[in-house]
Amino acid sequence: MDGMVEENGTSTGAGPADPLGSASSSAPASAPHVVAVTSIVQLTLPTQAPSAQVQSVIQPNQQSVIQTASNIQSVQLPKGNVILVSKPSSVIHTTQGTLQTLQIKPEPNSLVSTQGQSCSDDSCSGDESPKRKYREMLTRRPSYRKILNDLGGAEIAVIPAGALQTESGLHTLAVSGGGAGGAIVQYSTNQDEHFYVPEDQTRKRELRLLKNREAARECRRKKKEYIKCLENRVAVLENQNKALIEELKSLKELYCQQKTE
DNA sequence: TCACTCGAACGTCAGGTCCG
DNA sequence: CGGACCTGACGTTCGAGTGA
Repeated sequence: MDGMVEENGTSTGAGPADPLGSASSSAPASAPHVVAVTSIVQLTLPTQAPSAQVQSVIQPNQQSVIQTASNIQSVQLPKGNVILVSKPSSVIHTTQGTLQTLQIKPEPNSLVSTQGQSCSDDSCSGDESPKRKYREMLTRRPSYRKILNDLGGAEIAVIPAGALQTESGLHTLAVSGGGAGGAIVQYSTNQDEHFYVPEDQTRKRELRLLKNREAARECRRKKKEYIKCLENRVAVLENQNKALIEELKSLKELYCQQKTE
């Protein structure tokens, strides 16, 4: 349990907020400005901490915890509420029977409902649609490389530096000519079979691979962030649970005392 | 020092989803 | 419907740790 949610994907270097911290303490001077107007709750994070790390555990119809690196703020959320967060790319977890993750859109004053419509990632564990169940049941077929290896038919050639290698066993062997439009790239699936691909197609492919590479990186970053958020959420909920158990215990004792008097 | 294991990060593919 | 984007799966690489 080391980190908090990294808002905007940036690590602040500031000390992580204590997820088990003083949830009942009064908000400090740098507390988020909270405005509750009927069904809209606006959270404005302190400007002193432009990259404040935020974790929120929000429960409908209960006192909910908005947690940042610098403070903790309790918010009463009425049913059907809308959360307005001034910080872009914020991630908020709510509990409404099931976990929901909300990705606030980058535009300022984005409106996000906590009722699940805006759920943006796989954290919506409550989504039990048949489509999703079916998707989860799907298993991926083996890669082309594995299939080829199983068949024992295609050797993976030694690829020269800079050449492309794909799982289908296609290799860029040579680029002839440097002029626009005229260049041709030769591909081969094995030593006996060759075909040609125009350079613009290879450019498109390289661009696609580049974008996908960056997308994969971003996806992993978000996944790590989400896992951290879940871990923090576990800690916060465990703390809440402990506090509730203690409260129940003391109330029981108080009740017994009054009863014996 | 070397071989080995393990985990993290990465690149790519494939399939799903979203949106104009 | 097609293209862009997202993400699970798979294979690879690399560095750290460990035991012989």
